[in-house]
Amino acid sequence: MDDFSWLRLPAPEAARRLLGCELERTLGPDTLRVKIVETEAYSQDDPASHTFNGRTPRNAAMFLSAGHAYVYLSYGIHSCLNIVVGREGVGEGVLLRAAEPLEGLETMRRLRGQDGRALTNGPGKLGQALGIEVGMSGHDVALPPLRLIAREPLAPERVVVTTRIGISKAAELPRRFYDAESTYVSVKAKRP
DNA sequence: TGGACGATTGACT
DNA sequence: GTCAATCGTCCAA
Repeated sequence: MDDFSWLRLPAPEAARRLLGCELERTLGPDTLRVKIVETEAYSQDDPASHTFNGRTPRNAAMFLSAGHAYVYLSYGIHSCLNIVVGREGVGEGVLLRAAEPLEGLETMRRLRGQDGRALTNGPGKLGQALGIEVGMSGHDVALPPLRLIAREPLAPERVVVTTRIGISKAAELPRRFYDAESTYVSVKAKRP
């Protein structure tokens, strides 16, 4: 049995810990599996978070207990997947920005109409590759058809911490985490 | 009820 | 590098 008690940690810690974990998506007869390689933390006291101004019909799932899914529609087009973390009743979550395909690549190629790194190297791409829709917001990720699988934490020296991508508020906070060894990361930090 | 604004992507110069 | 696509959400009026 997987131990997910660490999902109740504050978002930045949970975001770091989610790296290396896997997602298993059941889609009809197909099983898709990916390894998480890039995350971003959003907490309620963060102006960049959807929950900063309190609970609304859209973000209600982020106030559920840790281990639920929060899915939102980005730019009217892309379904982006978050894992709710932190304490129940507090709007806190981790955006899954990129992952490495492990199983079901044929189906991902079909869903994406792309191949290679472009399959899952961005939040909208990942959502599309896994067939995620906003209707899945509030789903318990301990259960099919979208299941989180715990893995050993990445070695700390393997985790790169940077500012988040594509936001205007609180853009300076170091709340993005990625696996330095993955080629599926959406945006790599510039070399010093 | 109107309108500005995205936790993005892909096509194009 | 620039930029349009596209539409739900939220708040001001």
